Amino acid sequence: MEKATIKDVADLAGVSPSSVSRSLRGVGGVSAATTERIRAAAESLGYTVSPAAYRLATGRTGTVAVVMPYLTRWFFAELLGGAEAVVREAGLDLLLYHLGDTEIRQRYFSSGILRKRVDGVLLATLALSDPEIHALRSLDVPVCMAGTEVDGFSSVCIDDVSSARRAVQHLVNLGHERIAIIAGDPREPMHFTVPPRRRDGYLAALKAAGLPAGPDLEAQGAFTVEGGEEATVDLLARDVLPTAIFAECDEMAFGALRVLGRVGLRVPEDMSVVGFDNHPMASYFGLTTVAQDVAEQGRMIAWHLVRSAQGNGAKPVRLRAPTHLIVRATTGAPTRRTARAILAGRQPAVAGAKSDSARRSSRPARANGHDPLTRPPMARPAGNKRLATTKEKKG
Amino acid sequence: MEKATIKDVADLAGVSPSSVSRSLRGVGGVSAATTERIRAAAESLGYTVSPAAYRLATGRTGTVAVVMPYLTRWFFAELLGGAEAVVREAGLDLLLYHLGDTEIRQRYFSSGILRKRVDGVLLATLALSDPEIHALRSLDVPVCMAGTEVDGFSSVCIDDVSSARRAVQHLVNLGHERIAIIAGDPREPMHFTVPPRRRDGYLAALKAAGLPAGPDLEAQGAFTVEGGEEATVDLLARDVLPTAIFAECDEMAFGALRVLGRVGLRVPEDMSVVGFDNHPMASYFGLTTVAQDVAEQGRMIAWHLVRSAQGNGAKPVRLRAPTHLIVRATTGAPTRRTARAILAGRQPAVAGAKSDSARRSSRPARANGHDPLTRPPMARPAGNKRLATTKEKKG
DNA sequence: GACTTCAACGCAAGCGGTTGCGTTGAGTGC
DNA sequence: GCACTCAACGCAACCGCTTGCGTTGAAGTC
Repeated sequence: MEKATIKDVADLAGVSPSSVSRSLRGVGGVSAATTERIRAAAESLGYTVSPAAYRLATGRTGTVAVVMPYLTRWFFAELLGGAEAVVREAGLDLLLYHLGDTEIRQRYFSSGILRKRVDGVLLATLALSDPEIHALRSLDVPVCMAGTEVDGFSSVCIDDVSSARRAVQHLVNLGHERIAIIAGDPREPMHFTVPPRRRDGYLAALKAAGLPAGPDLEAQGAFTVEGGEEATVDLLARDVLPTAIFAECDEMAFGALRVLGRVGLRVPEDMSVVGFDNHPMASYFGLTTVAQDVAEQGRMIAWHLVRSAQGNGAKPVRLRAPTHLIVRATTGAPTRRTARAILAGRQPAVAGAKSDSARRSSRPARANGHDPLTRPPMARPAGNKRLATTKEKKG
Repeated sequence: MEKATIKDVADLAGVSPSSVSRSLRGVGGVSAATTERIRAAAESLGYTVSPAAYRLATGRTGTVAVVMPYLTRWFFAELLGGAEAVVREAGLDLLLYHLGDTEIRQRYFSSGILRKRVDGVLLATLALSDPEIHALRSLDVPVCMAGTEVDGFSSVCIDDVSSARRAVQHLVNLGHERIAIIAGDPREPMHFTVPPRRRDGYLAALKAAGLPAGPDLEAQGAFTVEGGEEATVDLLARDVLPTAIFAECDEMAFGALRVLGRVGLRVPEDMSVVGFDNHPMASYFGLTTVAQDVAEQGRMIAWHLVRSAQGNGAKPVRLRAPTHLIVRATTGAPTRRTARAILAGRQPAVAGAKSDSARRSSRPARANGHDPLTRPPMARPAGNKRLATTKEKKG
């Protein structure tokens, strides 16, 4: 009942293994009566085909690989979730690969770990180098990408450029004239392709509106809350301040909100903020943002991958997922008072705004101590009082 | 160079396939000179052993399954990340299974999908039914659990009871006498085992301190931000209000903070809040919480799983991961003014606090519309002005 | 120098399926 | 009644690797 082989089933049903195989596979050539006998025998034995034997005999693995640069970040977790559902539904196995640091990435692509192992590969937003692309091609299985487009591979993307442009256009429409961007750091180890595209959209909107752009309206940071904080702190130290900030992703926007709250700038009265992604916490903060359905993108591309992995000679496609702007409470018309003037009346609290991310990533010490009263420098909440009243004034 | 077999390597090296196999596997019986010739031949051919053939011949799959009830929630993503690193490092494959709804779960456990497919299984915090446990046992491979303990299976857990107790004790030490809990909904579809344990710790702390407990100090919600909001709203509608809230997880605490901010209760002056988990956003909110290193737990249990999957007759172990309390800015001594009195002086803004999660989970419509000006009822930020000054007063 | 010993290596039998092809036998047309 | 057809099924050869066992030949022993 446990590890029955096809021969056991054949014996019990009084036929040959070939007939069992044909019957179970449904390729025909087996009479209805025999099929039923075989089905019953297999059922009673709790028979399962051995994947290993199946793979060896057929040459197909019934497996797809999903390769992710991050597992815990919202976008990737969401994408993975969507893809998993489709892959499982198709009866395929999902092999998960996490590309941690560059070293692992190196090892991964050089030694063909996936060779003979999968029928298809799904990569998430990695900018691939030429050797990497070559390595993937030589796998000789369909490759699909999410968030990036590569010649010869299928992909699903949102239109980052026009989406970002739309978000910034929203700020323009509200009357903003000095719109800053806090952008992803191009030195990002995983070489995201997204940040530059969103910046292009930002620039396009400014250009179309005839508004100023340039280095003094740009700041960079990691694609995280802390990165957003650092970029915003940087921005607030400039000579002339913007009246609105476009964050390339919601996490960065959260960081911006926190810094703004800490220095006493009201949102949106003193500064508008718009994010990108519609992260689950975005509605929590009332963040105006560009929404995309990442799980759906995972489903779309996984569906395509499954199709091509199963041999239907599907040509590479480029899928586009829709986005839409969600206007919430962090954007509004600019006031005449400049942020600089507002800040002038307060103490410059910006200095202490260094991230405590380093501390948090260390392992928990003092496992059983009592109330160590750990109070990190950043232990101050975000948001501010004015924000809470925004809705009433507007509504 | 692409799909070389062991025979190709053997021919090139002028030996038999057996020697190639032995050499590559390092089992001895091959001279140094021959080994080197074989290595060179394999190298030049880009040879990789066929996993399918290897599995069929050896009977071991070189694969472990990781089964998750959620992929996108912080805890599970973190756990998966930790486990993945160890599994990959051990040279095993990681098959990912997501147990979506109950139906999928049913199908999953009944038909032995994993039979003959994996050398080990890692399950994350699911309360298993007896048939499910039986099904897992009949797989006849090591099974490891994270977050739950089951007889005969290895597991890694934090001590939820004592950790929760410590968190509540912290509130007691600050002088709180009416401490409420916002707890996970026991009707949770995935049957988490965690909420009741944390509640037990809460009750133990109250009991030890001789403080009141009971239904009027308890409210329930989902293990999410929205669940925390709903539970808090519920709590605030009681006759007598607490001076502190223990949230069973940080997400619920975030929800509590938002509701408190909206109704104008200052944290921690009017209400202390303590969470559990040290979610990445916890430091953002300055949330006092119990920290646990989930990725490390993933690594611990995965390491054990790998060991037992590789045949070392390791006995089931019960691993305990440490936790520690992190005191930040959301807890403080209670003031004499009761929350009730404070609320009496304000308009009851609690009514509109229904979650907008339903809307968010729907697919993005209006893909190309311009500025739909969607302003959900909840579009107000959390936190409040007073919070920001806590540090100065305390420090 | 004959005999033992043992490292080094090849042979061949699996592992559990799939599948091309050959065989069988009942049903058909004449 | 006989050749023919074709559905139904079995045979056996793979798929690519591992591994027990037998063989070989050089080194060591007395």
